[in-house]
Amino acid sequence: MGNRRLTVREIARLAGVSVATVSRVSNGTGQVSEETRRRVLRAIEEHGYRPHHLGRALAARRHGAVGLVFPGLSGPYFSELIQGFESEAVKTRTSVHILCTHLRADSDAEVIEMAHRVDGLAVLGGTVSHDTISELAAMLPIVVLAGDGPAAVPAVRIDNTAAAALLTRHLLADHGLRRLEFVGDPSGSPDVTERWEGFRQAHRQLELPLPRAPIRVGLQQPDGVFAAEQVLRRAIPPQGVVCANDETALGVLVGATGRGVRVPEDLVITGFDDIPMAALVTPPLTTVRQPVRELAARTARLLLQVTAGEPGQPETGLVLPTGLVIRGSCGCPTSTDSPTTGRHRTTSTSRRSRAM
Amino acid sequence: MGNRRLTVREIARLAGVSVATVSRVSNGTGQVSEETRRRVLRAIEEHGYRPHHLGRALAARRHGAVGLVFPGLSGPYFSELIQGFESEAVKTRTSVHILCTHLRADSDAEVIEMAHRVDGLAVLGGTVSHDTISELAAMLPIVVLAGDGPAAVPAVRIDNTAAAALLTRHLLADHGLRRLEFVGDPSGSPDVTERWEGFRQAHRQLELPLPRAPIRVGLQQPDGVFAAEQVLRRAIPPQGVVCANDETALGVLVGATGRGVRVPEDLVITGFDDIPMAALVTPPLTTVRQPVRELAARTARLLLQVTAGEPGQPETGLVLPTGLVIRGSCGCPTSTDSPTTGRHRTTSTSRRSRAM
DNA sequence: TTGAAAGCGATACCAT
DNA sequence: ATGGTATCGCTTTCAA
Repeated sequence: MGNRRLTVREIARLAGVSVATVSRVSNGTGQVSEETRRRVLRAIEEHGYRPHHLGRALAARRHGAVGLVFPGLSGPYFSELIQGFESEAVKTRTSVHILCTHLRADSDAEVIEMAHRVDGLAVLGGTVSHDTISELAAMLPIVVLAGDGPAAVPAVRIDNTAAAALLTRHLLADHGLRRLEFVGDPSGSPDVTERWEGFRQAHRQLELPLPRAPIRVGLQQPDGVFAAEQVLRRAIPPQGVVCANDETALGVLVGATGRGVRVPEDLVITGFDDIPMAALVTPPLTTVRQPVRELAARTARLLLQVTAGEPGQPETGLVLPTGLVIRGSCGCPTSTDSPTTGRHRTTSTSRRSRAM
Repeated sequence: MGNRRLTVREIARLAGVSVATVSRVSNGTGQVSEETRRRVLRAIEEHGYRPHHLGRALAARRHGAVGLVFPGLSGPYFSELIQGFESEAVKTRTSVHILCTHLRADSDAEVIEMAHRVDGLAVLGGTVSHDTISELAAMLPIVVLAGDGPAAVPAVRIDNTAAAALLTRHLLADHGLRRLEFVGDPSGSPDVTERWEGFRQAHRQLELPLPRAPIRVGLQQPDGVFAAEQVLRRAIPPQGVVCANDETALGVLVGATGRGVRVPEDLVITGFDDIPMAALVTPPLTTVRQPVRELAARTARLLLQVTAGEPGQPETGLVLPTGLVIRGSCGCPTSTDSPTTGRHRTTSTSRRSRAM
């Protein structure tokens, strides 16, 4: 450890040239004679020289890094998100700093701290206050992912409200269900806020009584199990639950079937996201597909583009399409194949309707 | 965007002092008269000055960052891992760079690239070749997390082999099961390699015929579903499956019950990790608890400690304890409470035996 | 207690 | 085509 790194100066001396020339060679900028280039290259190879990132970054006044801020992560959703983001960044040799704000009180300060170490920032909707986002937007490029910030701050998102409304209308109108409940905490994230809104909107549009208050639980499988317990303990349990995401839906499914409740006969369950498991459970889950990885990748590209100083005003509101995925858990007939025959989503047994 | 940042020099001019003094004040180093300090502080506040990270880092020759390398992530295991690591780092104002090597051919080169941008590196066992780890160890502090590298490279791990053997012996000896299969790909990660080894070891120790080849699938829930299909298609299905982790076990459970197979009567299933869902399914999952978050936190602390230049040779092989968690999926009687009564692991209905 | 000046490692302008 | 040198923003001797 710690054998001091070589510097441009030493390589310059070793190759018998100036530091300027070494820099030109190692960056491929400017004009260098073939002969000199070869000499320099040899010195570089021979001593395993690598330009020091900090020196280079300071001179360029670029960190060569972007930040990704999210509230503690879990499950397939965040996995996809991080990977989608990271894989775009790596293409441009940009490194990715992460920050989990979850449960930390001073997280806004931490985000600002991070802003000083990166060239651009992506924040998950709901993780950072709008005020802080505005403050950040004044100092560096920033994109909101899955949610939105103050006006003029670019955001990449889906139309959760419309998607949730479409799904809910399917249950209400096509299946004639009346007593539905929403599982998820609308104050937890913009995604859930909007899905809850879509859920209510569908009721309004069909001129039905507004649903009761949401069952406020988190977004992971265990939360769904707890929700199931709550719901099934009622004197009159609902006919169906619209869950904020697939993981809670899966949890509800496990909790319900574990208590002998039949799905969808006794209880209809729907999710949101279309994670791979959604197609594999029994009955397979009716849900909304959203392009999570693509969402993250677009966010990264948008950010990297602005960061790289590319011309043109960046799009300010990118809305990616979603699709209703009808499977068996809503009461629709399951296709004749074994529900576990399909491999992941690509060949799943789902029928899709009405891309939005 | 882009209102040029203030520099020490400007603050110095504004406060009527030298840059050295500004630096002393903003770092709390050296002696500064109360009067001067106040003046400088006022200038700093007033103009919202923050020392530029790159300038500072270059002068200190420290990046103030550590790297975390893993193979694409997914599920509760990686979530815990990342959060455990990140939350330690944030305490020391160190930022965390992530790199997902998954499915990328030139990942070793990317890791080396990253090594030039951080003060220390944590790599998940199996993500980087031993040769590359050695190479890295020569240039910066590095710790292997969940696995091990070449000798002399510190590692933080659990004893997978012993834990898997203990679990397997429970099925073999206590339940008298004979036809067991292992679900997971031993070549996928050191964790799985060792668990597979423990599985075989238990057979050897009890002088039973060695088990058949493992069912090589990934570590996510859908993989477990596919494994269940494979296994149940056999002329003579096994009496039980020992899964590489809880997620695949949960997948197997879903796949099996979806096909009308009763667990544990027709098929015994065990997992590894003790994720929150393990206690909540029906029947609850017999598994091995491992302190994932703690593993990551210890790794981070070890790394940060070395990075900060703390004295003393770092421990080179830290092995954290695991514990067998007996629940219902192995055939043991489930405790009388509803399996879903417990809330997460802390108050779960599990009985524990023989901490290791 | 304070300031001047020499780095840290690399880039890029301006001469030659 | 190449070299000298100022510069990026900050820290840290060394003197005063």
